[in-house]
Amino acid sequence: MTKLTSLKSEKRLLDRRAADQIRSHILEGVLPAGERLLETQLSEELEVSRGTVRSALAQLANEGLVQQVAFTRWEVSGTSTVDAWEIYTLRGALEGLGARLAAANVTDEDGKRLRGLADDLLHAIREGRLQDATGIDFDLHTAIIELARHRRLAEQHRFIVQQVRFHMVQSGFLPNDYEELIAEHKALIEAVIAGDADRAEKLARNHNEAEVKLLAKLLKQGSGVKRIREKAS
Amino acid sequence: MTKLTSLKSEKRLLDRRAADQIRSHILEGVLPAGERLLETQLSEELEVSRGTVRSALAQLANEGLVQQVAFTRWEVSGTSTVDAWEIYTLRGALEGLGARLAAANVTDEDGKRLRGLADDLLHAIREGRLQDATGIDFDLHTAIIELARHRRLAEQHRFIVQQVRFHMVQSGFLPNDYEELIAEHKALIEAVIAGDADRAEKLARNHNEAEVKLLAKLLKQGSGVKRIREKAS
DNA sequence: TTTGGCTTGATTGTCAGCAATCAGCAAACA
DNA sequence: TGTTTGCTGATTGCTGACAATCAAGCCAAA
Repeated sequence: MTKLTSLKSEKRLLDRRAADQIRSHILEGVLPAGERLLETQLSEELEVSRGTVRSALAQLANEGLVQQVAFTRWEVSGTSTVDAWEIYTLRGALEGLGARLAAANVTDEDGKRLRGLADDLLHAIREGRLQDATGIDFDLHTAIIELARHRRLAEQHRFIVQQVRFHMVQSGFLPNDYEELIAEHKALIEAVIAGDADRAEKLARNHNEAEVKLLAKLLKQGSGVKRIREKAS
Repeated sequence: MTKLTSLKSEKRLLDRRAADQIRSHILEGVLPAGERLLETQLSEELEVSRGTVRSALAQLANEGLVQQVAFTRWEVSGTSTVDAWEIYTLRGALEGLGARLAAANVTDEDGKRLRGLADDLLHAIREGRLQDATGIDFDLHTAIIELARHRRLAEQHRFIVQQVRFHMVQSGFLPNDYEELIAEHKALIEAVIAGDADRAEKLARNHNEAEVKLLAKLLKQGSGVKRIREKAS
């Protein structure tokens, strides 16, 4: 476990920076789901007061990464099948709206940028740098959302993507058909660039459809509480 | 012996209750947009410490009702035309998803409940109780969202609806055709009850369309930056 | 008159300590 | 042996005091 380092040097607000550190530890899987978080221990490691840690934890709770049991404990959120279904369905709706709006705003320069990212993604996959690939994948989706010029949407999307990443870390989930992934991204980007709002929205929503259907099926089988574990390399 | 009910609701945490009070003051228009909020003053009025007030304000900031300027001030959020556009477009996407999912889950009992609410709405409007009518309107939409059985969606929807109400209070906005409002609700409810997911989603999204178009037009005219109201003596 | 730095009062950010609450254990009891 | 009850250590909730930061006004120099 990489040690949490002191915050006493930088400039942003202390509680934000504390949240940043804890958040990245969670997203990297250093702090696994269900792990108990002690305010006192965190405040010692981060060299800030307990109040500041509490504020940081409250922020992370709003992002869905930690949960609070009043008077009792904080813990890293677990992601059940139900949670995953919620996350992916919400993601579909948000990215659908984002793609629709992006298609109305896109400029030539934006188009070049998107195609550049798609190229990066292609190369990362071809060269087997799958870690990079998932990063670029998220960047690509975020880039489209930014084109929507919609502050609230961007913020919600950031939280949802965070939870998707968290869920992937926990479940070891990876895409199982990279060729299709590339094709889907390509189609989505071109629809956005072409300004075809309806098609862009539809593609953005379908992008999740496979996962959503799988999850819904698992739920119907009654394994709702169980965690997913399905590795596909 | 009458059944004992859980105390967990009574024993709510102090900062939550502080947030509740401030929130309702904002939503009722007692605290207008742009109004500065002083931690010290609030802590005296609510008879809690400043730390508790800070926690409450942080929650309200997450809900979009107040804004923080670091080291300087808290203030009630103003709702510009851009903000309104963001709120209504997001609402459309969320309620679209909600209606789609609701259509898949709805039972006969749910259907009765929805029709009951629609009846209440009808009577409130016919009898000129417009205040009640808007309340029932929101309840109706929330009832549909609940049918989606989607925790994250429900939470996001709560926040968005709150912001819609806030914007209505600020701008003095009221529906301008109550007959059409009734018809739209009726159609939406029946689509949900019929289990027609596509149609339910479409109707839920169109429900906002008029406002969104109006706002988009205003934005193109360049009046986007203007705030509804700032500064109080 | 304008501009730039300085002072100051007000306000927010952070901290350390006390109070309230809880989970778990062990003794008492049936 | 199983259940209840009271205790205790640990942890979170809340508070009051102190530190850091800012805007706003003042004043002198250009």
